Amino acid sequence: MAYWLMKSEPDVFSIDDLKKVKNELWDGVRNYQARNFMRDEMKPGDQVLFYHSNAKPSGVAGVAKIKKAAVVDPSQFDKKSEYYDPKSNPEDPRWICCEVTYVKKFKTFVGLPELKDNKNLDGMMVIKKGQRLSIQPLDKEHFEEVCKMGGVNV
DNA sequence: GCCAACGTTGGC
DNA sequence: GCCAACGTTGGC
Repeated sequence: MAYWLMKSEPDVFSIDDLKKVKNELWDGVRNYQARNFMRDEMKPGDQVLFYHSNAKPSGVAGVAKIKKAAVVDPSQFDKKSEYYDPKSNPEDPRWICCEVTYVKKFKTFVGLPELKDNKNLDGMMVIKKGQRLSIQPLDKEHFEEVCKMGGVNV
């Protein structure tokens, strides 16, 4: 079992939105590193910290899990989509995504400053300066520590 | 709104 | 293949 942190701007799609719809296709990711994680390393059942980025405040809002991994991203072939990629070949799709399922919203929102203050989270990717990757691998210990901070037992 | 960090593009 | 220019992310 692997652990991930996935970023979403809450103005666009928040943990509450995920709770409402239960499952969501994580399409529109146009970064090769993030794609490779979804294509090669994610497995159904993997656990996810749902991170609110570009938010007031930014931080971890809850827990989700992977429902399906390595799904061909349909938006790359949709001419009306803002994620349309004319250079992607349907015979060999360039962009791969995954589907996530709602698990739990944190009792206590865990803001970025609190993540940075917690010595047990040293080395966690999201607290490093300039870390823009929207899908990040996570240590089990870090996942569990953040859940504890959020008041949730997983 | 600013700007640092970093990914991508394209000229050469 | 290098690297400058440009675009985007995301914290503040």
